[in-house]
Amino acid sequence: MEPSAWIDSSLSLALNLNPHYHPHPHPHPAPPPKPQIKEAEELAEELSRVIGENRKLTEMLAAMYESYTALQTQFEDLMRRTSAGSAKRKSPESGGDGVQTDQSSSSSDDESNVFKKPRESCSGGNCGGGAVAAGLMSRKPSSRVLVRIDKSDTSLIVKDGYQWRKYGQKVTRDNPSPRAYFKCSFAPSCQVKKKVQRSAEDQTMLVATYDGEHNHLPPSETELPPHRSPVTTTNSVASSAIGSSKPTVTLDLIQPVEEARLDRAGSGAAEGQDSRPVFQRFIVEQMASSLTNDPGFKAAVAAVISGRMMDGNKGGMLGKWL
DNA sequence: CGAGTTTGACCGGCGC
DNA sequence: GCGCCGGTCAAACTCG
Ligand SMILES: [Zn+2]
Repeated sequence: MEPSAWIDSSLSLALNLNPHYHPHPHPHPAPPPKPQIKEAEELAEELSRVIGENRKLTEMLAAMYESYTALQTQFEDLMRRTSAGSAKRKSPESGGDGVQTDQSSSSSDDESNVFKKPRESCSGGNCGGGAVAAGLMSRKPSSRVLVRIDKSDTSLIVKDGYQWRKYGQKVTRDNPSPRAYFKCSFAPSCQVKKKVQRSAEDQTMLVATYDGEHNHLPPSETELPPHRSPVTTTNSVASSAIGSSKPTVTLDLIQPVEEARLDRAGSGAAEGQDSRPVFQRFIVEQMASSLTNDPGFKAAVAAVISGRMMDGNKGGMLGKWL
């Protein structure tokens, strides 16, 4: 019932826009004879080469990460199997910290409404034709990506270059923040899914779990119009505010993971699961970094080359596009 | 009017 | 077997 009052279109950061706006269709515009033009051409040439290289590296990294993830999954499974299994999540009890009231009575039970929705997934009767995607149950390609977002960003939107369709939202038990479920908009041809949820502690972090791989290019494509780049995704430095005219969401990969997690003293719960090797996270970050850098990096470099880095961005048409 | 979002119901796995 | 819980579906709703 709540109207979307607090949505507030503050996240109108348009990346590359005007897909059909080609000011320089040819590399030989032959404008005023300025030496900078030549330099720009050279840079553009090198840029394209670097882009190709980057792409290749990204693919390699993706493949490597996939293998690694599979291996790690097996390993974890094995570990879980062998371990006694006493390592549970934190006990339901907790002192002080704002924990969601677990036993808030369920409001309004089902009761009379016994309509019994015709929910048969296969109405024809002949179901289970085996066309249910690929089996491969042992394969579970999922990658976790950490994204830093703005504090006031209430929407769980992670800009990753693809377009997603939200299909669900749930509140999980050990996290007060809800979790959003997204599907790739190219479904069913592309069945990539992702889950986005705020970190339990640090609410400025979004944890996006990707499931599957896209079999298509992102809508942003590899091409990009020479425009500004509102997001600088250097995997090292926090992106400085661009226009500063508006608190645009400064997406930034969490690269140094030396989390300053302050373990709560006195909780006495067996954490157990915290013993993740550091290099694993390193790989995850590398993956995330390259994934996010791909469109962003190109945009940034192209913007720099084109010389028109920042200006009053007024687009805003595509809010969650990228 | 269509595409996308919201939101409660439904379903299956898992632990007790 | 029952209930919890994460994931998905789909009707209702909203927006352009
Ligand atoms: Zn896709």
